[in-house]
Amino acid sequence: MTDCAQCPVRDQAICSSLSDDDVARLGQFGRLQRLRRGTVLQWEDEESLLVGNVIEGVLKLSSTASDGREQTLGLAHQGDFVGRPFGPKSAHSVVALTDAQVCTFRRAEFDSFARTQPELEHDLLERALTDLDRTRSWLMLLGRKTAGQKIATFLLDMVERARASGAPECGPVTIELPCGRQEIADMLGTTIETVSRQITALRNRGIIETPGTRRIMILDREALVLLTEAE
Amino acid sequence: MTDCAQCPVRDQAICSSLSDDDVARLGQFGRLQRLRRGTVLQWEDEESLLVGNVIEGVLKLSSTASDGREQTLGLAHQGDFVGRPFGPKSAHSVVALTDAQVCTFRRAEFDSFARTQPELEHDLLERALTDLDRTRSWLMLLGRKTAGQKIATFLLDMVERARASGAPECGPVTIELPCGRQEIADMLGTTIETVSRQITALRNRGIIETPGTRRIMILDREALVLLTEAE
DNA sequence: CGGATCATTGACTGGTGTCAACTTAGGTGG
DNA sequence: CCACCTAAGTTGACACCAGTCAATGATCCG
Repeated sequence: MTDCAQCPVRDQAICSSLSDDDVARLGQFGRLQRLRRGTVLQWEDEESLLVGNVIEGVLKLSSTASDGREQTLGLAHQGDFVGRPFGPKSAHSVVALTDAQVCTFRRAEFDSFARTQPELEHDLLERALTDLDRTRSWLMLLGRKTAGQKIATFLLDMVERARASGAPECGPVTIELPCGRQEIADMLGTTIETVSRQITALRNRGIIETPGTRRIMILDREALVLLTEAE
Repeated sequence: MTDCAQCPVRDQAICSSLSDDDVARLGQFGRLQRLRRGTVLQWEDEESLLVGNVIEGVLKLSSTASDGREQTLGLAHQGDFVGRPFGPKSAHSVVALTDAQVCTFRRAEFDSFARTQPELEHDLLERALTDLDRTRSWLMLLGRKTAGQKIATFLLDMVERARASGAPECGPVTIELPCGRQEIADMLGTTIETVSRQITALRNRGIIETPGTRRIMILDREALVLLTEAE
């Protein structure tokens, strides 16, 4: 049981489609969980038992091949919904990329509640469609782009996210990476060495600066955009 | 205006979540369209104006890079829903892979109708979630699998689809490919030559036989499964 | 039968992955 | 406060998978 009225994502998560009364009902079987970086919320191929909202931090969805190579399937930020409602099992793991807080529900309970709330289901639908669009562009990235294009696209995505949080429209921006090189490689379907080399190449060409290992200053956005398109 | 009562996908498409009356209402602004192989129903980045059901044939969703390389993002078969409701624009093209028939709606009209039908929206949600799961496994395929693993996975997918249509559980199966080598390459994020070489390699190893260019007999499923896992 | 399209095969190349050494950063304890 | 230790990142050498270019072979239709 959680105090939803004070929840930082009350107006951002799926809860925003519910009245105060309904949020209170949903909150009755919600559970606030703090996750340490690296904690696994849901294992790949395990029966899907939990769904929930990300309150703070970043989670990643990932899948691991039999040979151990990992592919990140998506990220979930503040306000995002994670888990697979209305289905018996989840096809991927959910892992905390940073320390995080989530508000979880048992899937069965959430499902039956959701079925009584058309507005909530509509919100879930919109989110699923958006995720689908995003995931599909990622297909393009993984299937057809070169290492250089992947990195450029990734950086511009980060810039976009920073812009959404108030960074300037143009001119140099400094972005804080939510993860290390290995995680970037896992997202882009490449290796840590290739990521490192590509970043070095961009620095040498004066397109970016790297004041810290997880901090990148974008000096020339236009050049990055060109790099996403062709070599 | 279409006669929905006689529609072959009345109980398969999203319409299955509607009463006869409501289907009739929806049908009033539906339009039956025959598509020649190759016809583009929706251009990439164009304003999303249409959504619809696939009645017959196969459509593909695809995206083209600036250098012309294409990536197939998904297929839509009989009974599947295509298009992007509740959003201003579509991020990808929809093209008829075979001759096809679709039942289309103007997006704006469909959207407002759907908002009055919770069952319909729930169905759309389930479909979107399933698509999302499928698309995410495809990420794994594109990001982390070798050419050999890609082909093996593709063939097993085809076998699975054949099985769903009544093919035997085990033993040799002959599958009819819905497309040529180039299309396969576009799905798997590789080239026509690589597809061709991999298929030849499988034939040489006695795992498959190719009685026709679009027909493949699977002799040893177990071997294919092993190939998807490791080299 | 003939032309067009599609598939196969070969030779070659280049981009990335792999393996390994080295450097840097960050945190802990003396 | 510095020294050390570990984890993370960088760089280099090399190999190999898969892409490219090009020629040949099959198949489909008119």
